[in-house]
Amino acid sequence: MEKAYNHLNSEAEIYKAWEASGAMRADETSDKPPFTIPLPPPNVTGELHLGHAAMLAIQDILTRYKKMQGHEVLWLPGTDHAAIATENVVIKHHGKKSREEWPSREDFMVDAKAFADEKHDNIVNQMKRMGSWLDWSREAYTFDEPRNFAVNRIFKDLYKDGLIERGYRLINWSVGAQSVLSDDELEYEDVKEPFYYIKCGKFIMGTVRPETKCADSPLIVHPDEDYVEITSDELRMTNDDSLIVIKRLWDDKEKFFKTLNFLDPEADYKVLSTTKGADLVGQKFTAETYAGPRDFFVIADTVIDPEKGSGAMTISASHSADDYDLAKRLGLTDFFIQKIDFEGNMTDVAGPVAGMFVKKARNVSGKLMEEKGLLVGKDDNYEHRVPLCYRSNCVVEPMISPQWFIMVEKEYTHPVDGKTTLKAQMQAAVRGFEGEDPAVQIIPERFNKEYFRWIDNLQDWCISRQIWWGHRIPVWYDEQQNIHLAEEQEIIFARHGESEGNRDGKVQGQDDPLTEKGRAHAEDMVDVLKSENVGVIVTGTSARNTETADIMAAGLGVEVVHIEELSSYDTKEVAGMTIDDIGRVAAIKYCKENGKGEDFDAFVARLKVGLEKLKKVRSNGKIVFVTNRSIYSVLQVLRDGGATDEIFEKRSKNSHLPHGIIDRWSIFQAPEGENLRQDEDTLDTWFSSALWPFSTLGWPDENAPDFQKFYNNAVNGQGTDVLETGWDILFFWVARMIMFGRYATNKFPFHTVYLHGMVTDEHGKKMSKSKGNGINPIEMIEEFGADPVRLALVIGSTPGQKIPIGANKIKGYRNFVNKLWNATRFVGMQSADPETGLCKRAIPTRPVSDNLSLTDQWILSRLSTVAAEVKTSLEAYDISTAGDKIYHFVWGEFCDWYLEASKVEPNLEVLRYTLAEILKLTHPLCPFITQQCWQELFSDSLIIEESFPAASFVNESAVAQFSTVQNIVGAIRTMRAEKNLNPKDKVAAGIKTDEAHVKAAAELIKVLGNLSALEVSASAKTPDNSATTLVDNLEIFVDIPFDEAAETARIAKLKAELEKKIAGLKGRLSNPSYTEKAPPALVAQTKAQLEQAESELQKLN
RNA sequence: GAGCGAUUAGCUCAGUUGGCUAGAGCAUCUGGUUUACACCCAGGAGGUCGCGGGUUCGAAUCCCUCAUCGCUCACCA
Repeated sequence: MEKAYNHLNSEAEIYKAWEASGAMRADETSDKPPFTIPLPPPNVTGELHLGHAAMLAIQDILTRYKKMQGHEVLWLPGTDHAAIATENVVIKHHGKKSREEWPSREDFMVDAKAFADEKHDNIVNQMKRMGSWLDWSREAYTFDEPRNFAVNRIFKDLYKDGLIERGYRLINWSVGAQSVLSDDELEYEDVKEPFYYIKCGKFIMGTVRPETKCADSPLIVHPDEDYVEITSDELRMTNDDSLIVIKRLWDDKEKFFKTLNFLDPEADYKVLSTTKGADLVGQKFTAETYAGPRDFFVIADTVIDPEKGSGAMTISASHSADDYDLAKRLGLTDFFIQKIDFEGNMTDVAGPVAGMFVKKARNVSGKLMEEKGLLVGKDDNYEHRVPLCYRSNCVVEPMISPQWFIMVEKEYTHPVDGKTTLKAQMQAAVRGFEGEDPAVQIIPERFNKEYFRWIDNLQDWCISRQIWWGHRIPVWYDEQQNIHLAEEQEIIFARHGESEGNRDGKVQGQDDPLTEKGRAHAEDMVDVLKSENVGVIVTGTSARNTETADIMAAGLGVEVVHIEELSSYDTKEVAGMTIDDIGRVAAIKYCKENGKGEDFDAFVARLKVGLEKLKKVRSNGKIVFVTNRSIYSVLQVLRDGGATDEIFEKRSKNSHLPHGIIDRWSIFQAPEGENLRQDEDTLDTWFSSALWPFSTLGWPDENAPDFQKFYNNAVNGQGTDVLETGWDILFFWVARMIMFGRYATNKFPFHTVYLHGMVTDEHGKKMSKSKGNGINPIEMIEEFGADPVRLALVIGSTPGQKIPIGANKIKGYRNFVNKLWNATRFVGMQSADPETGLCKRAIPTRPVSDNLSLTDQWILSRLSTVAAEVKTSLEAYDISTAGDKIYHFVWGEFCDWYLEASKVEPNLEVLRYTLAEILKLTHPLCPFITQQCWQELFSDSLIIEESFPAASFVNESAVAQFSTVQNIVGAIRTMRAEKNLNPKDKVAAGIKTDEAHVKAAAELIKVLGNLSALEVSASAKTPDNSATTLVDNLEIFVDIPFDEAAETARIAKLKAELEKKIAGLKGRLSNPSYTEKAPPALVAQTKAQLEQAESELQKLN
């Protein structure tokens, strides 16, 4: 073994070995209780950051722990297509400004997909470097075929239940991204902008957006407030000769002139009349605006805040969320006039500023009003917050536009919950249904409040986005704008029967016909399918497929469609190799590598085209597709995504498919009809993310083995187990998974939500590029190793609180990992054969010797206790405490005491056993070093397949007795240090006791205390001039020439402490309310302490 | 403006339903290269638990006020 652990060599090798072992694959047929964690899929084009690293560390720890506890664990990986973010990156990557620069939408999608595919391996490899025990065989992608199918299915279901609607609504429009944004995608910024008070006839209204005051008609006043009409000579010179303002403002002259600061405070004002707001209602007038004269009418509503502004406002319903709600409430929907277009320019209604960008129009319209004498006040220091697009960081304009929405408050009938709403279901998840406990627990609990605050205020979710990179809305329109949903089609895969060529291990060719038995297979399939509504039979063009199809078509009375691309291929060149030996697809690969037969990539490309054609086959029933197993294998890979060579090879090896019906797929296809046009929009990226926990397990096929096994947790039978993520996406993602999960699967998608905090630098500051305090986890892994990075991320952090981390902290845990390495090295040296120097590797079994020393009993007991504590902590998701316990047990007890003791009184059996148990205990936190040490000393097996340590050696008295030994050694060391004794110098010491365990430990104390001699006896006499002290009521002396004054001072200090303690204890006991009210056990304890302290004090005197 | 969180050693943080002398890591100080480990060992110093009240036999812990910092949400025509 190397003197220092070299993580760089180890980690890559170990991860490879894990992958090669096949043990990372979860077994859906297992009898073990399932434990499932869906990995929050990182952006496929992203880079691993410390947030990901924290997430991976926490989830990996849970995964490994649960696996060692005997669960069938599935931690399911994947990536996210991250719609808006990725689309922007792709555009930038190609050096373009907008997607419109591509020749077509299809071209853009090809480039975007290529980019995503290329980036995919990067993030995946980075995830692996953290040591993540992920089931890569089940890797999913939010934008692959199965996920697209799930998206289409739930869209269709929701639409049919009336929970998805298309409508004109006010939405947040990002001018920069040219797309709608959900409320949660907005970021707010404080800005200072001029606030204008504008005349509207005699009325005055205030606004920060004068450019929108060009085409309004309703003017609102407060019904219960008094309004005064005032005039003055100055006012007579303007267009109107009087002003109407709310009386409250007029009564407060200081505020009045401060607000309407264009009016002359010195002028002579007269009040013409006072009127209730309600009595102004119905007034109609024509007034000048910056864009020319306009007709207005007065209405009243209590929305007006009498303390603010002039007491009147007009509403710009098309460009303000509040105004929109108000206009709808007041039935003013005729006044939704578009003043700003989707490029952010003013429309024609804006007259003189039409065509100008909003910001410019704002200044210009302000100036125009001033010139026209319409401006009566302006506040240049007005501060407010404006929404910005979180992606393009540019202005967000509220706009009215046709969009798709999920109706969260609409009632529908759910198969389990009955009449309900999506919102009610989301609330019930965490609050519990009437009379029931909540199905979902959020850790930390305080986020329940956050969750409810969000859910309770939840509005319909706008799910359409005007971008290309995403799941396209599965809706088509005809010329009358009627809606047509995508159609679902079932494809039944049938494998043709035995053919002539497939005999005696020979390889069959394109033209080999069916055998008699093969024909019989075809007849059998007819029988199976007779009861099903089959519309069409599809086949390639090879002889046996055609023949099978013809027999079936005749039997079922349906037509046959041939698709050339789905035909078989020529493998004659692979003579000499049997199909079952190598598999069909592997055979093609072999041809490719050896320059024979059809090129593998060309083969796959051909089948892709065929698959698309297959999806477009029209049928008034199910489609049967007759094929062979190799084509089927490839199509399956194409459908499931992640089409790598390894996956092809893996699939092809599963080549023992029976003849007959082998699979059924459902697909969505465009609805049938003339001149149908698909909706241009795509779905919000969170729509597909919201399906993640179950779309990755086979849903909507609820009979899928994965869904049955892993979407049925052992805790409360809901979906998966734990959803662990950052709290910042509690609403975006977690809440929506809860919503879709309950809706679609009748279960909540997980029983526990664990929210970790934001990773910050070591001073708790946000990491940012501009501050330069960012830490790249990959660099840290390179420098220190993955295990220390994991420890640094999970120890010393609390759920939901920020996770401060710096190189120093990681370095500290690197030292721990190295300590573990060296402990292993020491044990290895102890167990090495003295002659050969080699160490026999064997997995230690539980020590059976009945001749255990106190030290052995102590370490075994402590091991047991710590294992139990770690288990308790991990079960409660308290990883920090678990890590801390392990850290201190390994370093402070096993290394500092047991290893040192074993140099005096070796017990190899206990030593090896304890180390093995420690490695198991530490494995979930530090997978690499523990695996490496395991291999060095014990076995080539995977340590993760061992059982997690259980408490089986608890021995309280041994622990107490050894604790006395530790205290004695500590006291001796302290006295030595106080006397500045060189560690090399040995001295004599004595302990005045006849206690057997102290006597038994004498040799150990002698070595650890670095003593020349040790007398343990009740009758031991303290030599003159030696230092004394008390430990656990035992008198100890160390024969060190001492300085009288210092020794007296030390004893005095000891005495003072004891006296203080005694006084405190006595005080407590003399308080009758303490002895009466405190728990009796506590009082007894206090008494015992007092006795002990008094006895100690006596000995000192 | 509202809500949430934080405030404990120089720094970063633990501290369970209120109960033993309030702990850890890093930093610091003293002494040490004794064949597992200087990525180390041994020992020490360092805290009025943000302030002020209250409840209690007993408060870092529960309640109230205030202060400071952080986060989130909502906005005023």
